Parts: sequence; C-alpha cells; structure tokens
Amino acid sequence: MQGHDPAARPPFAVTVDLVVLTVRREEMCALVVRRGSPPFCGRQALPGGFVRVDEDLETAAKRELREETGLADFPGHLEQLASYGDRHRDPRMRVVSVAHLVLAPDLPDPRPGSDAAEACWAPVSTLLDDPQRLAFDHHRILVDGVERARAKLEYSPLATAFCPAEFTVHELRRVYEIVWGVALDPRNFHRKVTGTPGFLARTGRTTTRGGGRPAQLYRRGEVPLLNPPMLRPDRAGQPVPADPAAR
Amino acid sequence: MQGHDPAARPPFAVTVDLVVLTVRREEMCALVVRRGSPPFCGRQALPGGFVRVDEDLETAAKRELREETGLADFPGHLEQLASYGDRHRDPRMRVVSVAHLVLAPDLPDPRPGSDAAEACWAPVSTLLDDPQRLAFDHHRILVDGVERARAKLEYSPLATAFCPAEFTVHELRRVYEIVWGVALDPRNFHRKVTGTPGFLARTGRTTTRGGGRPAQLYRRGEVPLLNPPMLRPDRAGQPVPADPAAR
DNA sequence: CCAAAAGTGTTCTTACTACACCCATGG
DNA sequence: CCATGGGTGTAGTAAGAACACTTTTGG
Repeated sequence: MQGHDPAARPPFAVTVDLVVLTVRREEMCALVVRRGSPPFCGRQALPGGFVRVDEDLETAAKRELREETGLADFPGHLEQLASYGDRHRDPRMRVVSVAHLVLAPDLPDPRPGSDAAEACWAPVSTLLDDPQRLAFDHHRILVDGVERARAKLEYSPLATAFCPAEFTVHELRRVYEIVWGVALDPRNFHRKVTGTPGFLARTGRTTTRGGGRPAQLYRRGEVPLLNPPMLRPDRAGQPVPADPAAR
Repeated sequence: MQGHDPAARPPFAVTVDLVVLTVRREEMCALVVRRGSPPFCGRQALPGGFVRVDEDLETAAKRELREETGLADFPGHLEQLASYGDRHRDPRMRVVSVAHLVLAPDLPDPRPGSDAAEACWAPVSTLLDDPQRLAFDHHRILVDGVERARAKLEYSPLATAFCPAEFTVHELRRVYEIVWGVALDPRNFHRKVTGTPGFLARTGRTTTRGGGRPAQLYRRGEVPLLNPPMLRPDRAGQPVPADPAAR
C-alpha cells in the first residue's frame, strides 16, 4: 500500500468470472457461454464481465449471474474462489479476474445474456477433458472451482445448495456421489446426515417421488460445519455409478 | 469477459498485500509496517504495494516480500489468500488488493523497505484485539490469513514452514500449539507425525538444544497432504500453554 | 543421584465400514 | 404378491485420547 506515485499504479481492468455448478440429469454441469467476439470468438468460456467502478466484487458477481441466468434472486451459494492475473492471460490488455464459485440447484435453462451469443449447461467432465476447450485460462479456473466444490462437500452443508429447498436423503446422497464420482453406502450415509445434529431439518412432509417407501423431506439445517466431516472414499477409477431411479 | 466497449472497463489499481506469519518468542507474529503517508499516516498496515504492469501477481508478492524482509530467496511458503475490492476500501481511488499468505521460520529482524517508515514483527493477538489498529481493511485480511493458516495445519505439512530446515518433533509441536492456542499431548503428537509415512524425513542427526534426552532432527517429508489430518482440539478458552523450555 | 525431555506400550472410546434385516409404498 | 427404495441393528475395524512407563541426556 506504499508508493503513491501515480506512475506506480498502472491501470488494470478487473473482471469477475463465474464457475456456476449444478447437478442435472445425473451429471455435474457448469454454465458456459459462447463467445461472440474476438479473442477466442466462437469458443466457449465461463460467464463473466468487467467490474464497474461503483460496485463491490461480490455485487458484480451477482449482477453477472443475474444477467446470465435471468434469475433475480437465485437460491444457492456464492463465494469468492481466487484471482487470476497472469500478464498475458488476456491478449488485449492487462486484466485481473476475480473468479467466484456458485453452487445452484437445477435451474431452468439459462436465458442468454446481453453479450453472450449463447449460454448453456455443459457437463463438467466434457469441459475438463480438453484444456483448450475454454477460452483464456478458464480451464484452470474451472479445475480450481470444481476442486473447491468437491472439498467443501466434505466439511460443510454445501451439498444442499445443489438441491431444491426440500429434498430427500437419497437426493442429497446423489449429489455427493455425482460430484465426487464415487458410490456411497445409502444406509451409512443416511445415518451420518440424519445423525449429525443441526445438519438437516425435518419438514415433517414425505414424498414418494423416488418410488418405494415414502421418504422424509428435509431442509438444510443451521450448522455451518459438518463435524466430523463426510469422508470421501478413494476414487479408485470407478465410473460414476448410475442411479436406477434416474429420470 | 464480454463487453469490449472501452467505457465498460474502468481503470483499477491492483495491489498485493501480504500476511506474513512467523512463530517467534513463543508467539505467532505478523509482519507489519508503519505507514509514512496519508491516508492512515502513522498507523500500522500489512506490507504490500502496487502490481506492476509487467509482472504476475505472485511475482509482485515475492518482490514486495523481498523488499520488506531483505531476503533474496526466503525459506517458507507463499500462496494466494483472497482478493479485497470493496468500493471504498481505499479513500483515494478504486483499488483491488490480491492478498497473499506467507508462512516463514523465525527470520532475522526485517530491514525496513524503501517506502515503509518501519517494519517489524507484531504479535497476532495484539493486532487482532483492535479492529482499528491496522489501516484500510487489513484487519479483515489478517483475520482471514490467520484462519487459513490455522486450517491448513490440520491437513498439510505447512507447519514445517514455520520451522528451520531441521527441527525436532518438540519444536514442530510447539508450532501447532502456538498457532492453534491449544495444548497437545506430546506422546500422541509424536506418534502421529512420525507414524505418517512421508510426513517427516529423518536426518539421522540429533540435538540436545531443548535439554533432556537427545531428540531426532527431522526435515520436512515429501507428502503434500496429511491424511488422516491432525485433529484440532476444541479451543475451550484455555490460554496458550507456556513451554517451560521457552527461551 | 535427580530433573527434564524423548520416545514406546496399552487401554478405552469414537466413529466409520460392511452388510443383514425389516418397513412402507405403488403396481 | 413383488419390486423398490427407506430406514435400523450390529459386528468388525481404524485411529484418536489418555496416561503409565522406559530411555537418555545434563547437572
């Protein structure tokens, strides 16, 4: 914070980029837009845009999210991820991007934003396969966002951000299985999440939407931390197990 | 990344701020400078400065660190912490600061940097006591940095970044105790760190610098993750236990 | 000898794993 | 009735907590 010589504070552009993750059709998906102008014209990219002089970083992230998804006040979770400011990450100029991570329930299909030629959900596995698929350094940002999301499921109630307001233990378990790419024992999982005080709140209602015996519907509880954490099994190369009840 | 209208990319200043932590004299300390110019003239602040147009963020952080500590290639750890960009965090202009976290062994007293009127180590407890003590939003940045450091000790070998190149199990345990503010059982701690393959590497040498029976000297091992993690006991209000062997 | 710190062994307890088993619904 | 998923019980195991005890130095 020293060095007040104006020459010592070169101008930067500051952007926010969004890693918006959801679970839909038994897959973890990310929101991507199709770029309509150079550089990387026609390539896919994470949604994002310039921060305005009169708005905070989180405000800018929420505004971009609203512009891309068309949702005024969306349910879900938003947090800062990290900043990316390599000298040549944008060939046009010096840009520092403050990436944010958003976890959302299965939203209605996004409405293309003003500048984005196209916005859609893309399976994360596809996006991660090819490091060149996304423009700029967005592949790295996506990798970091996905890893952050996976890690946070272990010790936080954030998996519920992928679920609708009311959900069954089965649906919550599917989130863990799909995001982590592992199979979890349904019975032990049930005991773990229902046995941790404050993690889930019963609504008293039940549903049979999964078939079989009616399941309790829960809402997210009030505890901010899951302790002891949910243990992530070794990812021993197994593909994501399919859910027979998958629609 | 949309919106290429030049009017849509207002100029920002980008800085790096540093949370440099060390353990010295049985206390966790942070590097602070005394500001020599307004705003907050005369107040303490975290070291930092403007990012130059031709350097990456991490390069800028390392440069600032070198300028403040006078060490060309310091031992320790540096990682990005988070970015702080509230509209009015700097009264002069719009600034986004990318904070970095540095964990260092007990270094020689810092050499005041070019722009800093004074640089010194201050106990973190003192700095955290008064939210107004540090300039700008540096109190918040420090809180976040300390919390990150505390969390990372649990599942990473980063506590060794606070130690000299060769250290005893006792010294490593004191790092955990001081950073966490808890007492740990020396015998269980010993079993844990020496029993986790790859966490520590024996040098074969011993030392009696703590008094008593000679202790093995270790170097940091090669594993990047401590699994299962070191469990942080409930901080039940006890003050940091003093080490009778404290110098 | 004693004090102090290093390091090992043993018991108790917690919490996860694996899996048998029963429950409640729809068709 | 049967299929399907919901939910409980229980035995085995991994690992932390607590603490008794032996080892090796300095004074």
